[in-house]
Amino acid sequence: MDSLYQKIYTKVSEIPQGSVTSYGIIARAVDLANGARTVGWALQKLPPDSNVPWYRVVNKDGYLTILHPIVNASTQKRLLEQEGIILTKQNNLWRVESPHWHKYQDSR
DNA sequence: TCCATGACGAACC
DNA sequence: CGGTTCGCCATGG
Repeated sequence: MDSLYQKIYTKVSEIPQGSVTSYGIIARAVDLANGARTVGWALQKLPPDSNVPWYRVVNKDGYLTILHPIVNASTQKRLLEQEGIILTKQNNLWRVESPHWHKYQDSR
C-alpha cells in the first residue's frame, strides 16, 4: 500500500501536459475531503530532481501561490509557459489565463 | 501530548 | 461583492 504522499504524487503525475488542477481536487482524489493544505505540504517536500509535474498544480482560482524560496513562482511560471499555458499578472500574483482543469473520474 | 505552521478553500461579515 | 476569518489535516518542534 502506498503512503499518502505517494498517492498524492501519483495523482499529480496523471495530470496531462497543458492541463492544471487544484490542490483541493487532488486532495479529494486521495480521500482527503479537506486536505488541500496537506497536498501543498506534500509537494513542498518533493525532491528537486523529482519528475513529478508539481507545477501543474495551482490553487482553485488559477493563482500560483507557491511559497518555496528556491523553486518559486517564477520557476513555476516558466515551466507552465513551456507547455503553452498563458499566464497573466493579477493581484500581484501570476495566474493561469483560461485553466483547462484536469478532473479525476472518482476517487471518493 | 500540545501547539504552531502551511504551495488551501469555503464561510462569513 | 471583496476582504477577513475560520476550518482542515499532516508535520515538526
